[in-house]
Amino acid sequence: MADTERLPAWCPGEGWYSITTTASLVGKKWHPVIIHRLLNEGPLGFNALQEEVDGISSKVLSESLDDLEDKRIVSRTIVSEKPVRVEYALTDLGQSLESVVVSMAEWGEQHLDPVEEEAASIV
Amino acid sequence: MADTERLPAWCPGEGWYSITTTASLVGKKWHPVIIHRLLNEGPLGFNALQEEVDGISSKVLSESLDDLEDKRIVSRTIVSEKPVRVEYALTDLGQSLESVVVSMAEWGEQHLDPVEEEAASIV
DNA sequence: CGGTATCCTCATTGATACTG
DNA sequence: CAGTATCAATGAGGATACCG
Repeated sequence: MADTERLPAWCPGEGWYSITTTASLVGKKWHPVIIHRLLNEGPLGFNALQEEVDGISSKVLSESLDDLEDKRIVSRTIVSEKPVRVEYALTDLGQSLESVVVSMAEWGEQHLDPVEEEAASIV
Repeated sequence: MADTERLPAWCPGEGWYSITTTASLVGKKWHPVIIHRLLNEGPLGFNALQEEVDGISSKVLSESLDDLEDKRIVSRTIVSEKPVRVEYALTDLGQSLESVVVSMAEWGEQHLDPVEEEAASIV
């Protein structure tokens, strides 16, 4: 079911290749990491997510999440008002990206320099 | 064998996630298309490649190829001097990206708006 | 055929600080 | 906890023209 979902209107008319559209989504610096973290760690709050995605600033995380929400990859749920708590999770469409993100992660792990193994172990 | 090759020095020390490095490679607008075309159409000359990758300017194609060559994804061979003819092909490392590029292309085809089917058929 | 050279614009990221 | 506001820097991508 998730596999046959369709993307919303953000699909560019300018790009004639479905692959460039996929690239524009999963090729942004932090998007695949966010998706990957969300796949493995389940729903997370903003700060928890920021800690998972080590090195991202709150501004960039915020923008990335807005973008991913627009693209219906990520959902944002307000869990409580006081204190304010939200939860970010993958939508079905977002979960359908698993194969892409996993193949990216695996390729990176297999071909990147061993120096980066500490990071690669955060699978 | 290709699967255990290691990337050269371009792997950033700044990025702690192998996945962001993969994203920086395969997330550039035209890179996955070039790789995809080269996977399916084999070695190609500059102009032939430009025709395959419809919509790219010679400048951007040239820059992309330089980049992919630096990253040892693509090889450039001078076939003849007069008239000057070159051939771009995937290296083993480049071919190892097939699974990533294919999963991107498939995801795009499955989830992109049907409007783009003409393009999707260029598989 | 296989590129370079300019020039220009918009997108992306980052550092830092601040807020309800 | 969950963000926004600024400001500055870099870079990717595109249009057009030209070269050996």
